[in-house]
Amino acid sequence: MSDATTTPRVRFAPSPTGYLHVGGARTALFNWLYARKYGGQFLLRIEDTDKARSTEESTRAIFEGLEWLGLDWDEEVVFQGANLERHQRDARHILESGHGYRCFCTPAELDEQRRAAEARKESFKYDRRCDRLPTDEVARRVEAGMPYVIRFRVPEGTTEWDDLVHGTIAFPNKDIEDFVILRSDGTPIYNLAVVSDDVAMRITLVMRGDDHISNTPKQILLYRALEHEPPRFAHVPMIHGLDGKKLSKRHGATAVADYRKEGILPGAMVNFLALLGWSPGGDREVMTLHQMVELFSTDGLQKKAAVFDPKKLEWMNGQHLSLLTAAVLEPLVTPELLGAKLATSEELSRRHDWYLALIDLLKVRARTVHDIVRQAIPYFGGAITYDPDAVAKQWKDRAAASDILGAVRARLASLPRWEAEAMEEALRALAEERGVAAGKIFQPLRVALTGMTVSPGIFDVLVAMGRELALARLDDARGFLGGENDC
RNA sequence: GGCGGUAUCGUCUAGGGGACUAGGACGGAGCCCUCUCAAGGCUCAAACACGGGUUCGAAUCCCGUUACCGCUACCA
Repeated sequence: MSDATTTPRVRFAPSPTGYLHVGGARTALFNWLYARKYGGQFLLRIEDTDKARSTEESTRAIFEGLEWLGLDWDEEVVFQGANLERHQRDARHILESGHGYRCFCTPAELDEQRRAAEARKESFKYDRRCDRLPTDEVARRVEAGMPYVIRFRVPEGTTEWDDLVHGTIAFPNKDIEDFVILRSDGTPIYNLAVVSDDVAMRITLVMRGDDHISNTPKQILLYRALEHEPPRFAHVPMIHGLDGKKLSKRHGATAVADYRKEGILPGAMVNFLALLGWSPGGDREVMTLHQMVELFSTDGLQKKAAVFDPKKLEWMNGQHLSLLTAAVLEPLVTPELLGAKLATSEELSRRHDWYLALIDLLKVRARTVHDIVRQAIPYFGGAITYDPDAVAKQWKDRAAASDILGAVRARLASLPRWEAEAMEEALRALAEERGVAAGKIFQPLRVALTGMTVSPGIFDVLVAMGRELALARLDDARGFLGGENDC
């Protein structure tokens, strides 16, 4: 299979039995990166052969998740369930070409054999009893309508392949049992369906989680029985939770949709995921999807399982947030801003330049989109609430605070123009006249304007807020301070 | 249990026989900047699982041990 003219064809083949998991997303990402890097095709196949567990909702979630991440696929989506006839034909072919045989053992009988083996402390492997049935007996049972599965007859020898991440992996065939390929109801078992579809889709490289390593020899055997050259294989490591166990619900958010909800940017998600099990070499960390395409290579794939660290994801998100322009961030921020009823879309479009400047002002100290929205509250007209800790700390002496805010208001109100430089000059002069550090004025002012002790530089806040709103907030603050005796 | 895989700071990783007093990043501690918080800059603590080889020389190659993970279905 070393035809250099063959364009690479890879695929992502999730089963639609839940949401798009971060592990699956990362497998999809690696495949996508590979296809884009080498000018090949990235195909999507939904493995919906388990009718009982597959749902349309999960299928939709997979599409949405991939789209959100920016991973587009080529060609029509393949639904495995639609290929039932080919799967059956392939099973038939294996049976008729002598690579398989009918097995009449019932699940109950098999169960019993398994238990017996366990009791003897032996490992269970199907004993091929049905392969020893005389042909006429088999014919009689088939004639009688006895249900049977088709099993693959594993040949002698060793099955090995050159894995792109692990190098040579070899399995002695004696350790592989004669596995079922077609159920008694005529539906295919996973390994058969996968091989049949990968052949039909002309997949050249199968890149998937390393929990599939032990399926690989079975699949290679099936390729041969079906008279097809196996593709190449690359088994990427698993993702674990902080406790070193396979990532699952009890580790918190595991669906990519969860992170979307938490205000994580797709670019950051994809960047973070890529670094879990892959490295471009050197110290490269923050990258765009486009840069990852250029840098991607299976050589950089890790063998070891990676632990998912949400802290680093957040940091990564902050990095991407700072890097993106307000114009790019706007479509992500706006829905949340509107959802929080901070502003109307008319207002945002009327003051569009101001709005973009506000996003630029806030994004630096935000780690998620939510942070931006939270910080944006004071700049819109609605009421703000004073953080009790901020009040206790910065407005400890209420009379003095009110007095300072009054003076600040007077100075600001008398400014001919609402500009940062003039404000700073005026307020620093005020501090000097009063013989206090500038912070003694800026901090109470910050609380008056934002309700919080944390915000961008105070003059940036004043400018972004605008004269009218800022002065009004000062009046509100003084009302609050003077209005009550104690609280 | 059987089979397979893996093993560098707490975490993600760089490293492919000498450049290693093992580098970067997250997280942690501290300092600087400073009107606060971030961002940014600087500093510190923190790792080659263990034991044997091979070699003049091993984090790097080989073999064992240990630990961890995966698979072991008429699931995918």
